[in-house]
Amino acid sequence: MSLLHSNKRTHRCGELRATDIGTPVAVYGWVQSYRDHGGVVFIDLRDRTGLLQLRCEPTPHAAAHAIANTVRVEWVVAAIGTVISRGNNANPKLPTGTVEVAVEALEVLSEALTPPFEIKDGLETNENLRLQHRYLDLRRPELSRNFVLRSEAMQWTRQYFTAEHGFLELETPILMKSTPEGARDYLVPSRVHPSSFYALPQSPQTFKQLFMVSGMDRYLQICRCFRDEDLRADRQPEFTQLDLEMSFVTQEDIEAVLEGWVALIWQRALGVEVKLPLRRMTYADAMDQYGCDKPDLRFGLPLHDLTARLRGRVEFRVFVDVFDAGGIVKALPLPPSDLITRKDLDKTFPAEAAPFGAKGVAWARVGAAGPGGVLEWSGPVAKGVSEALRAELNEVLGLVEGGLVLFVADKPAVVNASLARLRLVCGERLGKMDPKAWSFLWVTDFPMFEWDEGAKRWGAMHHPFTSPRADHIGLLDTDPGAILAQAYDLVCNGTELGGGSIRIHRTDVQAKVFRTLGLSDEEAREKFGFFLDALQYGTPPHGGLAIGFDRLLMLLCGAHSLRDVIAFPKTQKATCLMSESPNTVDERQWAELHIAPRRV
RNA sequence: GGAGUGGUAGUUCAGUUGGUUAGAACGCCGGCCUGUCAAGCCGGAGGCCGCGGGUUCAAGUCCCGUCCGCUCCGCCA
Repeated sequence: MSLLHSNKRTHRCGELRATDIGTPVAVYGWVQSYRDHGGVVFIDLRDRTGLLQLRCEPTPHAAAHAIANTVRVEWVVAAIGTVISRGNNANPKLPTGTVEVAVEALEVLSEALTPPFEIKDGLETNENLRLQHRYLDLRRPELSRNFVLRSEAMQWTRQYFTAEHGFLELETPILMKSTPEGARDYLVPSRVHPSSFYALPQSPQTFKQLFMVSGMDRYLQICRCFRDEDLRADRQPEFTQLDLEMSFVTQEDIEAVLEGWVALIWQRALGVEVKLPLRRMTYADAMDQYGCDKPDLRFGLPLHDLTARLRGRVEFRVFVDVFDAGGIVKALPLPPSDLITRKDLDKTFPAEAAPFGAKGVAWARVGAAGPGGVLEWSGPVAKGVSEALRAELNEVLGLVEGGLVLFVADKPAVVNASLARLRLVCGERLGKMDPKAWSFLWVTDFPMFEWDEGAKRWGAMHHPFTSPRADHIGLLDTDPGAILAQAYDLVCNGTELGGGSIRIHRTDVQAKVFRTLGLSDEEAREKFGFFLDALQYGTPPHGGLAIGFDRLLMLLCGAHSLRDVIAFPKTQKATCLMSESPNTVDERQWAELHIAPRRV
């Protein structure tokens, strides 16, 4: 009879310690490695909790030793024996290193092909190969560890919101209605209704609001969302969202509940005490000072808008042309450092800024004080700047001898995007991105609408159910661009963890917002009729937010890609190399769904 | 849709101005070995150089195309 039936597992591999010496055990796992000394055979046994050394000697358990001689890497084995001390032969690298199991019986439960890559940490194998054999990649401790934390974080999250804050965990449909706003939908053709399609949820936005209309009061879901857009290291076509909604609350109430959760997760996962309340910054300030709406505030290096100071006062050709075209100039002052070289100024920085539309990066090096007592400049910008202006800029930018200033001049969007990027590049180069530092902030007061130049219409910056600030509702008729929304994003170390808003709970305001977005009453009814109907039956003031759960895990795990925290991720072309999805299907299936392949 | 980058034994890589039989390390297979833990020693096997064209006396190397991975721009309310 197999050991599996006669000897239930007593311990996981990583659990045994010196206090277990003398204990009879039954252990199960994968062979990490074996070392055959002719006599004694050592086997490192692995499961997701760690490694354990087995010792098999020829006597008195000859049968076990004979089997030990045959085992190979990644075979699955069971062993029974006794925990003994390793004495002077302890291995300080392993948590179980002070003990080993003197094996009395050994059984091979499963043989294994030689794996296509070694199952160990720190290997730099082709991502291709790893994704094809994802189940093997997941055996690697540095990866499986991420999923242990993922599981724990989910449990802490459910516990916190349901038991401590009165949330209900509720589910919403996966087969939903397609609406053309936002990201591209994944569509599912209906068999029963020819030419009709379901859409997979980009987020359960309307449904969670309907839960508030239903009186569920507080809703929580850890839900899968789908967006058919191109991938990035931090974007997968399906991802997991912590979705929340609350009734009878203000923005501050929602932020407070979330902050408590953030503190709890960081405390339990990393032992880090997050100081509450979290920092807040308006969208306008973030754009002005950091050029983006998710600044990494582990370090300073703020940007300075010099447009007003420089216009009409510099001869530097590039700036003059940009001013004539209505553009702006912003500066990124940097402290003295030999970590930033001439090559960076000439090559790296322009290359980093180019993808955002910047035609170049101007710069000035700050030298010693000249005859007039003003720090001198060298570099492309230096010549066109008078001594008086230089003195002024030295003061405003806080420049010191040996320092450096980077300038980008262009349209505001280009200037902000490229300098935001350069700020991160310099922060990294100057060693200011401490992986153990955690800088959270709420970005608040987002604009309600942004002008879509291509479509010549207003678009919702967050989504069309976001409530304007109460005192800005009047501007819906006069100046939509000036309206600020009751919307907020949670940012950590330059990553947008999530965002949300107070929702519109008045039908008249919702109707006006749709109109501003260029949706006629008929169009709004067609798309969101069920939702607008519901709002008329007594809607509580409500709001909520959604957190990108995978991105949160990325931060907690120190992962550089979402793929490291999603068990079975897709490639950049949205395929699964392991299961080979998506795949073609039988023509009969096309026919059933009333669709036909398009001739290419 | 666009830009960049990579693809050579199972794996990670090297491979010169185009020039003998494409190498190394690790892994794998066999043998020896009773305290290893990156075990050690001896021996061995293992290659559609991503794929398809082209240039050339000769292509892993040069040119064109294509497929796949990754990073980024566009896109992601």
